[in-house]
Amino acid sequence: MDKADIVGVLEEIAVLLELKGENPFKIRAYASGARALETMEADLAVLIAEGQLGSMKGIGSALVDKIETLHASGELPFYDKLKASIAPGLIEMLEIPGLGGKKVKRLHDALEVESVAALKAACEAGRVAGLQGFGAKSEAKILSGIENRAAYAKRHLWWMANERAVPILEGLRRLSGVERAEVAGSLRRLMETVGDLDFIVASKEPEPVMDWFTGLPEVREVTAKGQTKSSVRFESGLQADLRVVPPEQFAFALHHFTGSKEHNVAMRQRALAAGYSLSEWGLTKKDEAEPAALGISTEKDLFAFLGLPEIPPELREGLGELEITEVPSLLDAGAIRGVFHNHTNASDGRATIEEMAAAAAALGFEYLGLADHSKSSVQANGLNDARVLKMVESIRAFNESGQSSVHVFAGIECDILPDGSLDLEDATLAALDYAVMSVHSAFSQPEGEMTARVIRAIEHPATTMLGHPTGRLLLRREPYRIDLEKVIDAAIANKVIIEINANPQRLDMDWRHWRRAAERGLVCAINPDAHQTSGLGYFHAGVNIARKGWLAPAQVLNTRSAKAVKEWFGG
DNA sequence: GCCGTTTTCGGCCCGACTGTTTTCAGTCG
Repeated sequence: MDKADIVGVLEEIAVLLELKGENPFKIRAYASGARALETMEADLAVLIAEGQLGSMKGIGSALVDKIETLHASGELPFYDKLKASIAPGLIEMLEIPGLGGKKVKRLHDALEVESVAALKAACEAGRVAGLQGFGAKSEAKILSGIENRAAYAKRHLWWMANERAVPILEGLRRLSGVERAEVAGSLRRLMETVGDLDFIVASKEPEPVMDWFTGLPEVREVTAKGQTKSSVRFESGLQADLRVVPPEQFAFALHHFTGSKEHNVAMRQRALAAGYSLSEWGLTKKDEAEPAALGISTEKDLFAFLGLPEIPPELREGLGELEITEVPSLLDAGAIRGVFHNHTNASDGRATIEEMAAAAAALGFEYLGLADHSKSSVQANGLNDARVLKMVESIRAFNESGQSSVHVFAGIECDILPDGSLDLEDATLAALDYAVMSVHSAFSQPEGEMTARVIRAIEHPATTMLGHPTGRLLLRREPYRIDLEKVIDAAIANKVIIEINANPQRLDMDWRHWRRAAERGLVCAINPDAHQTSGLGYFHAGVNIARKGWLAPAQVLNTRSAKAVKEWFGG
């Protein structure tokens, strides 16, 4: 069994133990063990062979046994027995807001409900309201939670969530008495998807701020409203939380609610080592009741107090960011001089060469790469060899006309056929400035076949870049099965760039791979995959992912001058 | 179940809010 599957089993064990009413710390141990395994950089097989698995923080002797058993045999009797003892419907019940492990267990023990449908029937029959610890409101809340389960459980693309959040943030900042306002949570950490919106406000008068927020026209339901916190739900099912704190606590609250949970745990441990307990309220000295007055008014002050540089929010994932000694140089949107993977109306885009170049100029770009589909992408009106050569001519003519300050690079998004060969003649590919190779068919190949297919394409001398290496569509389609480590190795060996496809629903290759890959020499290109002029703006989403992957400007082709890009392309 | 410069037991991050209670447990982040 591979690492990802083992992580899944450990996570599931944690959930099952919760439903069993197990010791919460034991539950956490499985969850954090899963996390440690998921984020470790070493090869699992090597670590096991060397007997080093137990040296990982968060993995003790019990987990070593279980992970090794799963790795060797793919089975674990402990897990099988545990799973068999719990009805799958109980796990589903955890998705209902307000129900956690203990309540689900009580419902199951008292009413013998083993499915969401049975729970719904029990609520409708009024059997839940009569239970110890439950009442009429709980019953109604469970029913509404079941009704809206799908919408509530849904995550949302960062791009869409941000579009919803920006006007609310601006509205909060305009309110009188609001000294500061920021978004927090996964939105601020630039995660590819977000579960809800978090707003943090500094004000001495919380009430009018709460009232404004819960009174927003798009609010469908107010799920909580208190002294410092309100929660609302929008029509789309998206939830938003607002916290209003006194100005002197703003930095602590902002840091706390930005997270991630793992980052906060690490920060608290660091604070404890310095003799302080860290919370969203402040730093409290050991044995004292109130937070100490330390003159901390910004996150930068807080980090400095703990001997750290100001760690950018997008790096706060508990992945070693507390080990840095200075703020890393991260890619900035202002350093982007152009983008490479975009379509025109020659294939399935909507705009002409001229219109795309004008949009690139409006963004301040020096150059623009056009890469229409090749002929196998029939659904996208892909170009055959003759049409590609004609397109090259059109682009050359455009450049020579001098009508634009933007230099257009003539490229292609060439299909990688199921056997790893390419969709165009070598002579055609040679006529182009560069080529992005992408998989658009036979997604369900076994991992070995897909990996060999993509590596064969990477090894072709015409290949400049690999497009969306896993083919995932966030929240819609799983990545295809591929061994990315081998693909990355091949890309580095062949001096092939891997793109960050910046379309908000792709963001592929995933940020989790970039830090290590780039350290090993992989070069990145940020490719908006624009199909119309407005799509060029997606490059911002790509920059976000590059930052989240710790990429410095020098590791990203888009920061180079047109001349340097030409040299990279070999022309 | 994990961990240890307080080291093999006894902690483990912690506070707001809700709904149920009549002082608190459970959920959530």
